[in-house]
Amino acid sequence: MSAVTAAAGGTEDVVDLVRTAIHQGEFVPNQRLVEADLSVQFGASRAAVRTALVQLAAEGLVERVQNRGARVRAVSLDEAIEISEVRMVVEGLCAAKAAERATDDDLAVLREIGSDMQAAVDRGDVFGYSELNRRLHATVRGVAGQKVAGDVLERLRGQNVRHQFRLALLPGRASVSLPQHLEIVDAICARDPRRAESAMRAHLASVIETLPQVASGPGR
Amino acid sequence: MSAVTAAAGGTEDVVDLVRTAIHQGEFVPNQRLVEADLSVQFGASRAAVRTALVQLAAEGLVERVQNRGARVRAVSLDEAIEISEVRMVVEGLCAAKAAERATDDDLAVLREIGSDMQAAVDRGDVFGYSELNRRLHATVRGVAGQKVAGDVLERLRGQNVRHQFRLALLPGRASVSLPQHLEIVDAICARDPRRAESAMRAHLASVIETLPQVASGPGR
DNA sequence: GGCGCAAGTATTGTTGACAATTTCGTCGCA
DNA sequence: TGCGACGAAATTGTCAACAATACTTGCGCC
Repeated sequence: MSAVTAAAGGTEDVVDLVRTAIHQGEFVPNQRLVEADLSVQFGASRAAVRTALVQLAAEGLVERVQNRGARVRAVSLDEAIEISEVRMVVEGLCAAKAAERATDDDLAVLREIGSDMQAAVDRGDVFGYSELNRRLHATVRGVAGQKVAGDVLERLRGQNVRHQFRLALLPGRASVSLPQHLEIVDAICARDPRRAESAMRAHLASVIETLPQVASGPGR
Repeated sequence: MSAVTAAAGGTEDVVDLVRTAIHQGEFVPNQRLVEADLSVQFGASRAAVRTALVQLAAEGLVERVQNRGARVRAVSLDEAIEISEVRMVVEGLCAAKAAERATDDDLAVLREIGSDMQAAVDRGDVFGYSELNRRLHATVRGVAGQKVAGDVLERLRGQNVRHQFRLALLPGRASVSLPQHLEIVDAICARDPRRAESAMRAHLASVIETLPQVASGPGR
């Protein structure tokens, strides 16, 4: 019962509340999302909750079946792999575009993230590294300036956040991914689109290979 | 008043009706979609229409702003290019997977589509070629067996259908794309993932190059 | 004890009315 | 004539009640 019980009448707020609740594990996969319960929990009308659920279903975060209500969608290992495969090629595209379009300021930001990552690994800061990882990918997406690709990736990331999080906790994971991340930064700084794309794809291919280990690993 | 005025109470039906209305040009870009109007036109309750609009907004087909209603989303040329760039890499992924997983029956289907395309070009059947084009891409997606990639592509295709359609009408377009399509079929039949991916990407790169011509071309 | 069956409960789907907001036209005034 | 305030119309957002559907529990029967 440590739930976020803040009152939020607006329908748009409910979407955010439910989304973050799912992302933070407050709502676990396959958990039923009863409209009436959510409406009292969030202090919103049932109609607002209902609208929010429709929207989240379209986002792929919840599943809705006729007359049977909504539940948190569970993504299987196979689906997590498929998601990462799509991410691989789309982030590859973004990396290539980023290498083409990056300004000198962009490159400075990327280099700083790279050295911060190195530092985080050196001092064994798993959580800090995970956050930097998120920021690196987000920065590449931003520099690429591809709105459509960004939307697709954001959507996919939302569905996959649980697997992503567990991946970061895997012991020794950082020492594997750090050189890959640095290679991505280097390639973009060299303004070499093809090298940037293949570096990003190699990195995500490595993620995909590691996913099966995480399925039966920590956090479950 | 040639509008689709069929009565459809269910909320799920309304989504389909509005979607096809947009795809077929019944509703043009930037046209306002007033809830009350749609509810009488489709014989559904306003709530059903409202729900449908929320869902279509999540699909990216309509735009909704607070207290200002919904309108058909217009995709600019720049955005159409971005969409096609994402399609390029994701369909490339599907082509590679299809080359890996295709059964002999799958290959027979692909070869038949290829020869039908050749025949359609030979007799100057633009519309038939366009339909075969759609079927080829759909078949590749199906053979790849990538549900996530398929969903992403379906979503993107929905937003782009207008540009796609005008592209097909461009004179001489078929003679450019036919050999590209045949190369895709060949590569998959040779079960060569990398060749299939690069063939698909080359094809869509060609589409992207042609898009600017279509923006000020026929149909407008 | 297991299995169909029926009543009761829980939950979603739908409807209509009302409130809040935006948009558009009109009037007065400089 | 131009411009800003004001008010009416149009439209969306919200709510509570009702109807329809799925789930559960308890009972009789084999």
